[in-house]
Amino acid sequence: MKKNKYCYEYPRPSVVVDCVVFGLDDDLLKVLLIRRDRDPFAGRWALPGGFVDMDEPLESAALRELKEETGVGDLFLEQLYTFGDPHRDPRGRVISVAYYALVKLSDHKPVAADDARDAEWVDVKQATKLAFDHDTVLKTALDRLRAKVRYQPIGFELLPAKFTLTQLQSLYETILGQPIDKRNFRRKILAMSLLTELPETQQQVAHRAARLYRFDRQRYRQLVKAGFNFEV
Amino acid sequence: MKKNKYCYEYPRPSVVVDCVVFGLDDDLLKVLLIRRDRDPFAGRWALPGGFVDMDEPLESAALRELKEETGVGDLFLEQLYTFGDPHRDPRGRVISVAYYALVKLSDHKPVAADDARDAEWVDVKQATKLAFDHDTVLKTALDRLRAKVRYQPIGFELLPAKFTLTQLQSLYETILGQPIDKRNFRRKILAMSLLTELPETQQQVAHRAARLYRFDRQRYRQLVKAGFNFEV
DNA sequence: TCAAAAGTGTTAAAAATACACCCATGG
DNA sequence: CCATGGGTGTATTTTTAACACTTTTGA
Repeated sequence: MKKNKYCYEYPRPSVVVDCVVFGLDDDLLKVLLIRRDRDPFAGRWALPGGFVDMDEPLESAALRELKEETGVGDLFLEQLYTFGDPHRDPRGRVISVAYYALVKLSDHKPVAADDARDAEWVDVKQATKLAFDHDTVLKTALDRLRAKVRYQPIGFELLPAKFTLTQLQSLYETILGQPIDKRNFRRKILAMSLLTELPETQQQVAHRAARLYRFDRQRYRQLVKAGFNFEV
Repeated sequence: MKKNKYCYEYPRPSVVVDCVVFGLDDDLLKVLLIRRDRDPFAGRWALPGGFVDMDEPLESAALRELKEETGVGDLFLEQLYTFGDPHRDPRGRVISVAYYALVKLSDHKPVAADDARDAEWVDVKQATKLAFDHDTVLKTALDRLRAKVRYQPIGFELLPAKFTLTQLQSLYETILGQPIDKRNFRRKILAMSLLTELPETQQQVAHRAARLYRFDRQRYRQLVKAGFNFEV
């Protein structure tokens, strides 16, 4: 039963957060979507999201929704854009503060059936005809990811803690959508001295096992202070 | 008299837009501020802004506020960030969608006393101790401007339609806060073939009159389509 | 004739690009 | 022994950086 006990002198919009969560599944960039079970847009895929509580910072709201709806825990999270078209939600004025997140899918793969919600990792190329203006939100997030991955070391957020140089290169090729020269790439990345070479190699591969590396976040912070600019 | 006739089942935040308007006054980067005449923060400088109407897109709200409060008309306007700390306004939950704008101060100089409001162009270096979280908003806008001016030709929005290469160079030096080599700068900029050389020179200067140029927006769009990337 | 800013080339160093073969491993 | 991906170096081109003097103009 509705009480409608919150009254104001002027009308107010609702405010929600919506999250574009990216994960890398081999050579596919995927996004976490939720099947809507009620109108509007019942049956359509939508970005996970929900209302912002009155005493809650926006980013906390995004984190809470992610945890509630998807079980996703530690991740890279950044505000994307605020979508406020008066007609973006047919039910009324709903302003959406969108965030995008990067998760290590290797750790979070079995998310799908966690909650009662029907959540699924969908190839970004297949993720169209989403509910509300979520096509636009997703496109904005993709543009941002493609731009940012070139000048900030956020790509590592999509990889497991230990990774091979080929995995890293493949990540950039997938996100940027263009091939990269292997030798030049390795030289450039290693020259930044941001990667720690581990005394381990891949296991159980049917070819020469590749060396594993770890991204050294602390070193990155040091270098940035000294004026270093990451660039791929 | 308050009527409080807008009632909802759950509490809702207020949503405002705030604008960081930059203008270039010779070698000073200035920001448009408004002196608050009422609490909270009475007497303090604040960014121009105001409530978003229920049927109004966010960007329209920003444009409207700018026109109402400052008389500023055509300008570059872009969404900056949404600030939503629950305590950023002592009166209650107010979510601020911030925009930043670039105006040709040469055209808009006499804004100050336009409206009844006490608006003023303030050197960004002097613009501290602002109301609410506006120090943070201003810093975010400055960071964005400094980053974006390097890879998008938005600096021209701060100059008159006709300008000299020295004015352009000085703009970059002011915003980036570092000196630039004159010969290298001119070669690089002219090589982009984004500037139209005009058959005019400066007038009434006590030294050799410099050639005037105009930014060719159409040409820029063509080049971008062909894969060109602006960079200073 | 002086002060003030406009305008103009070259050289050296660094960075980016293009490119092909041998190696180690498990099946 | 073969299929698969791992790993490595050099030469060329392009881009960036450093640097100083002559010209024009109005006061």
